[in-house]
Amino acid sequence: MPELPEVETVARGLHKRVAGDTIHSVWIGEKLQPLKSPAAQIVSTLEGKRIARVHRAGKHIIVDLEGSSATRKKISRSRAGKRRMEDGKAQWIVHLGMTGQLMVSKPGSEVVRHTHLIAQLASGRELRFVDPRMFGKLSVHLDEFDPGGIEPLEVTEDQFRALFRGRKTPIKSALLNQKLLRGVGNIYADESLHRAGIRPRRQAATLSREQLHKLHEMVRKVLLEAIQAGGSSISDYVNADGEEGMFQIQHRVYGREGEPCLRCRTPIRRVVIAGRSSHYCPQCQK
DNA sequence: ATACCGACCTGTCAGC
DNA sequence: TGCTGACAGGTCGGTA
Repeated sequence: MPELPEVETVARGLHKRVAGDTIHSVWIGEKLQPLKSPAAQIVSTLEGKRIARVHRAGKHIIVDLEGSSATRKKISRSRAGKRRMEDGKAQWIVHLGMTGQLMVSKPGSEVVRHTHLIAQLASGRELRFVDPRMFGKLSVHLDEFDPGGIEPLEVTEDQFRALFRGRKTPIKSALLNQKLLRGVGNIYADESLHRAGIRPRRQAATLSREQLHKLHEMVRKVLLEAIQAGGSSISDYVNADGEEGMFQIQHRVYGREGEPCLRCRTPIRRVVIAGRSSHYCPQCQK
């Protein structure tokens, strides 16, 4: 579900609302699928921590945690030798998968089906993770989390060209490969390729310098416009406040099979590449 | 190493 | 009304 713009929107919303708050206690549901770290480890890492910052890397939400001031005082008073704990820094990583939601709720509000984690905050609010399909993943890390790949909003044109050099895979598949660029998913791959005038099946290595220049530009442009619009809501994506994004109305190919290309009126075609629906204009994209 | 393909899950919607 | 199949923003592991 959520690609870079949706995850960015959620992370920004969460940061604005819960940074500075402290996680009081954590409840985790029975279903174990969404956990990459053991439940007990997630609970013990989160509880008592202050949320310093919420940000994004690729499609991962990163919650920076640090020991609460109360804990800090207690530890430094009791044991000078255990100063490592004093820092108490950790990261809580949330991947939303296809249908995951991380949102701030009022404590009394109804706990919807498929709620897998509830973190009670000192302010009285709750941070909840809901995920019907359970493709999402939760984990905690004591060292800096690195998902690999390059941020598409930071990649230089030289780096971008190098990513695809010698790759025989379809450019669409390469754009979806998170080890190369992190954060581009099915919607934004299709939208970027349409704007760059490149067919999704084109072998990455055969793209001209000019086409790569254009693609680099369009990936960036599409992602920025989507962030501006608060992401794309197809069926169940909502931001941290439970609001839908608006970028779906600006989609030029994704989900528009059979409808006219907005540039040349040719019907948009849908094919399957690497198991994913891929939409393109047979006239505009070469 | 590289590249498809099914599997992982639940929910929704179109068609019969 | 209800059944069936296709499909859904993502990623992983097995297989060629």
